[in-house]
Amino acid sequence: MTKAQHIPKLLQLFRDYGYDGATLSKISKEVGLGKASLYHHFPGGKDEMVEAVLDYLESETEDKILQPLSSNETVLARFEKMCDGIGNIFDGGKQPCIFAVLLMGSGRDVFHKKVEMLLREWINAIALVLIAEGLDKNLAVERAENAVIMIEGALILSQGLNDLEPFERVIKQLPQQLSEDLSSSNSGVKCI
Amino acid sequence: MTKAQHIPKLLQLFRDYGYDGATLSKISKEVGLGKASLYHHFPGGKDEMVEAVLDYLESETEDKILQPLSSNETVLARFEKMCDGIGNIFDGGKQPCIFAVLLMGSGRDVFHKKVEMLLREWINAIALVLIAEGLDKNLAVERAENAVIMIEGALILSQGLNDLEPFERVIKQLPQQLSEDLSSSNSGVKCI
DNA sequence: AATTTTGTACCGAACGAACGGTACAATGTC
DNA sequence: GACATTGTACCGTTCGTTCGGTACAAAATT
Repeated sequence: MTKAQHIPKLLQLFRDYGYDGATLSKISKEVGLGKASLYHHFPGGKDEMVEAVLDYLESETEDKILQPLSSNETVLARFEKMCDGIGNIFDGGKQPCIFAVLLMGSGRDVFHKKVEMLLREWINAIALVLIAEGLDKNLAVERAENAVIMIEGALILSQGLNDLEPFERVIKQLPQQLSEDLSSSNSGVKCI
Repeated sequence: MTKAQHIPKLLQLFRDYGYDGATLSKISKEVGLGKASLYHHFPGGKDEMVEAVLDYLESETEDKILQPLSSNETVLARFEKMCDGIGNIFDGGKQPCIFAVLLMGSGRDVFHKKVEMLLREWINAIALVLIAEGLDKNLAVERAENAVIMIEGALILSQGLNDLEPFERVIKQLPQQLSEDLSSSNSGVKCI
């Protein structure tokens, strides 16, 4: 077994139990390796496992979110593909966002820089599409931020209510809302 | 010192370190009581402390969010007051939402029922205002859910980006967005 | 071709530290 | 004197981490 094959399981563990809750015993049991073997693959311990998970998620994001945004289809189609990717990554709302998990745990400070970078990448990719369509830069960033806000908020609510409907609704409505009133100077950015 | 006086400090600890990260040693140090004293006040241990914090937050929510919604002012003014209360509770975006914290930690299942109840109370209170203004019930619930989604999402983003702007912007725009197009049959619920 | 060396993957056992929690006697308060 | 409150010292358990060492296959040397 190579190191990379264990990463999806690690991601699952951190999602399920949080940074502190995902103990080495649980990890060892779930991954099927002794603790010592885990330290062979990840000499830096738990923190290195999280780093690896974040790296994995960065490439997942690249493939399923950022790539679709820079295709040569219509704007609406591109946003729809992005939302498909988002639905895939979060398993239709069943899985929490690892960014939020890390921000809420005690490993907050350790991974904050990386989380911040990934969030900014995501926002920027959306904003770039809107800017290319003629939207004012500040408006574009604001709208892109709102998209991420809606996704993260919908995930929280779907977890909290134990109901996938809010998340499903948000990713269904998001593409149209993102594409609305493009290349007009309309400053009324509506959110509810 | 009475039990109630320690609860804000407990809230702060759980917000800062999460459920698992807020260890009894940290709590003991921060609250200024030995472990024995903590267990005198909270025989149920850590879980009872969280319960107490959630009860405290329930009454805070009642005072600063639910109450303002049922005053006899204009709808817009009521939503503005609610947003003031929200800004106050989350200290302008500096503090994470304890619901999200608990949902992301390993105490997830233990407190899920209570978190779900509090979220539903909140959504319901907003929806009731909209329904009283003539908005369709499903639309009202959807709009209320979106409000909570925006708040929770904005908190995540403000924490993640280390920038209060997203949260400040959201609570500033929210009252108008919630009041928009009331008592019309407009089904275009815009979110971005 | 046979043998040594190297490297990778893995494990059981143990480490000190910290965990959540408790027993109990001392202290304060009414 | 009764009772709530607290500090000290401790419990067993689990934490993240490390050690010493095995199995085995690929590579290098003879």
